[in-house]
Amino acid sequence: MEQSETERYDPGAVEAKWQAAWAAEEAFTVPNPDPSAPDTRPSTYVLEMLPYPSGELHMGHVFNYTMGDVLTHIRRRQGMTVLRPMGYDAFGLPAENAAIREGGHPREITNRNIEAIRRQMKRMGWAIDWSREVSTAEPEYYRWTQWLFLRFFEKGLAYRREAPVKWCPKDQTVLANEQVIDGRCERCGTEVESRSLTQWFFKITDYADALLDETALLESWPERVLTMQRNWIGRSEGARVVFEVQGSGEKLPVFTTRPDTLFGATFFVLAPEHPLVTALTSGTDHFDEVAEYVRHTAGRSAVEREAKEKDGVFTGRYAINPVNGEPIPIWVADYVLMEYGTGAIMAVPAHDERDHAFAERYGLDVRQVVAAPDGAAPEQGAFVAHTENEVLVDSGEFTGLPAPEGKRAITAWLAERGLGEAAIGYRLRDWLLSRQRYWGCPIPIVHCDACGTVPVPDDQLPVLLPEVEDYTPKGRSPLAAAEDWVMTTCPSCGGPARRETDTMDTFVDSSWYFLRYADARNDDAAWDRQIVDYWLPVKQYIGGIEHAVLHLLYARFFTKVLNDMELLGFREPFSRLFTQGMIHRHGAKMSKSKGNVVSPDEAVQRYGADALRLYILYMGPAEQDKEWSDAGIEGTARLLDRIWRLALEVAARGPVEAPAAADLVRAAHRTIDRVTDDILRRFQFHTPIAALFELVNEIYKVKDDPARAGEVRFATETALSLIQPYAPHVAEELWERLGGSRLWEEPWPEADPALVAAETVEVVVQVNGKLRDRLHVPAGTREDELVSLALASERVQAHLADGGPRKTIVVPDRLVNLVS
RNA sequence: GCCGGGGUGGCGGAACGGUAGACGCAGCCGGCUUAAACCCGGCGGUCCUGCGGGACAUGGGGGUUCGAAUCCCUCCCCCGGCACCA
Repeated sequence: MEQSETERYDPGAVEAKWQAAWAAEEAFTVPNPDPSAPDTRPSTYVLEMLPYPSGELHMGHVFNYTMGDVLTHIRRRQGMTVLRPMGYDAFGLPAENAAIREGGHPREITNRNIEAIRRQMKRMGWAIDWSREVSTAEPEYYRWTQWLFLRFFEKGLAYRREAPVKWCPKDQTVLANEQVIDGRCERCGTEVESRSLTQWFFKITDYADALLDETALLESWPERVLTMQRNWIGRSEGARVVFEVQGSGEKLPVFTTRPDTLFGATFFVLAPEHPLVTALTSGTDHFDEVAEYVRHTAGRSAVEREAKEKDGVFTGRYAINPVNGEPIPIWVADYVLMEYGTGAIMAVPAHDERDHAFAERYGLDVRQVVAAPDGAAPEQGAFVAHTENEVLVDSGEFTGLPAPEGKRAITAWLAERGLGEAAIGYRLRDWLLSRQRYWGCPIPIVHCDACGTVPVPDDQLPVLLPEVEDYTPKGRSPLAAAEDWVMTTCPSCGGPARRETDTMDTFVDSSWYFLRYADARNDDAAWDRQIVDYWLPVKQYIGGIEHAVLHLLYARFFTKVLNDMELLGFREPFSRLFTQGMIHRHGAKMSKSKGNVVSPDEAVQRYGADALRLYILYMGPAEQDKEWSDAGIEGTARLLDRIWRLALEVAARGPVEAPAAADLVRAAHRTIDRVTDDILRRFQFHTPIAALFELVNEIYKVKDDPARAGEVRFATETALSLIQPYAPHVAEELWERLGGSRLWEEPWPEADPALVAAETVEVVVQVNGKLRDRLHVPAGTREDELVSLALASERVQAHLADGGPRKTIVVPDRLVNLVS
């Protein structure tokens, strides 16, 4: 067919036409279950992490949401009702910083960004239920964030206390531990400082074990995410051992994972922040030196503390080792951290590298108390690494016990005498949720001189974010400047009171948004439990790996708490999780500062949304980082162009029946099988596209043969049906031109197993595992026949030793291996 | 240091113990065209070759197996997480 006669493929026009049709029909809106008319169709919930509306969508979003879109279309066409919502994580620092920089209200900036993103999403043609859209910064949403906070507060799971916290001097706010990366602020990269402040916390540590153990309830989460969460929670089993200060009898408990090395403790170390440091030294000769060390240490950042050689000072006091009554010197050193364990340690320099380094520097005793079973004599004073099957030595009545038994025996011995007990340490800290910034959800609390900390009653929610003149962070919340708003009456006694002026971490907002989607327009409650239990847990969650210990840990914590409150009927929010790789270009993550960003708008403008959707998923395995290629997208654009021209030719010829088992009919069934299996069983999105390339290539080889018009039509229709989840606009257009309608509701094709199997197969003949010949035989040829055909081959005979094969291995329809 | 994930042509990658390199990009050859682009068809691991074919190839070494990119051991390298956590 001549090029000039063919109507050209114009992605812009085709895409606009079908986007308008889907919007007019509300094609992807799903109603909530109606108890009087139960829907018998199975339901599923496909969810992608909601975008932060910072400016516009980037390729990572396109990747994420297109993957979810493919699943949504296939599940819908398989007859399921699919909840596939979208919203905006709309509070947060970038909008507020932009307001400070450029003027304007953070709300205006945020809403402008939301509009831009929504327009881009619609331009991509994603099958979203827009009736459930939420923005976490709207009062209709954050009212319920506040309501949830109050439920946590009632249970003692949200509390206020003074504690050492991480402070970002640039953003002028405290940060959660999860938001500090290598001692720096996750947002701006500034080195964080330590401050002691009164702040709000969520008691996530109460759920440390549940967060670890209940991963067993998860159907499919990536190993790397589970590992990161496990590392983050950092559970370690050991013992609490109580030392006493010689002379005064004050108790100094320590946490150790190695109670078996207790006889090797030769000194004792307190963190400089330890509350007993002053009491132990006051009035002694050591007071000035210790006080000077503590002062000096306070000026060091966490990064500095770790980088330097270990140092410390002797207090002049001694602690009594409970197992042998031996006094050991008490030191103060900043390699011991106040935040972990009890802020004090027993030092066992023979078996701990840090203690060993410290002992070497200050000439302290090193005493070996565990040894390899062969009993090789160690060097005096040396560090002895952990080995297998080690046994206790020089440990009083416990000498000779294998180390694990020694651990148990010594812990039991201490417990009997009230000198210690088995204990578990966690790295996880409570979640610091308050922020000294404007653009966040107000904490619904009132401070009253008479009544103390008083929750705002539910019927007074939402506590609206007040208007202020100046958003600039000054170390206290900008909300404090709204005097009229701050001054209020105490809900308890009616007297004058002041509102809490801190706002919540935005990760609080996103810890429950997936629940709100299920019942997004409910004005009477955060959600209706029946409806939420109908849709959740999320059957497939998709998002970036960067949230492995932030959002994904917090959302799990929220779900468990809400389940304990009987507000939900499940304990894990996301049954299956998929974490996608990042999109790189020129070898680095796409970023504005590197100037290597390709905007989705550019690509859509040039090649159309369908070509971009195909290419972004064709680049490689979804879980790996991928390299964007400007030329690569032309390949998928070409594929769509080929399909376009093919379908118009087929349409022009009119309907023709396909012969039942023609070659292309078989090829089409094989493709159905591959595409469906790859996506649904293997969660692989790129190989189905390769299969579609192959099918189209095969059709092209014979499309001009009039005798094969029937099978060409069948294979073309199948290709359109299979490519629809990836390229829904062009597939829909061509489906219509072939006389069909509403492909997005057409049942997903099923492969006929009889047609998937090939009629003739190529059987490989190997001699001693090396390929020597190929046989083309009917499928199902008997084994003995395959062997005699193989033996008859000259090429095989040339490699076969005299006397024929010693052994033959036959894999039917695949291979014959002759072993000589 | 501990934990997790990787290492296959010029590039992205495929191969679910059984034909290594599917498919795409780039490249090369031919057709179409006045010409170019588009489009259509074809060729692409390395080395040797008597042009029939042969040898070697999936980070290195070893093993299991009739058969290993795939499973096991070991070493090297890359990416990510945790880390003065007692």
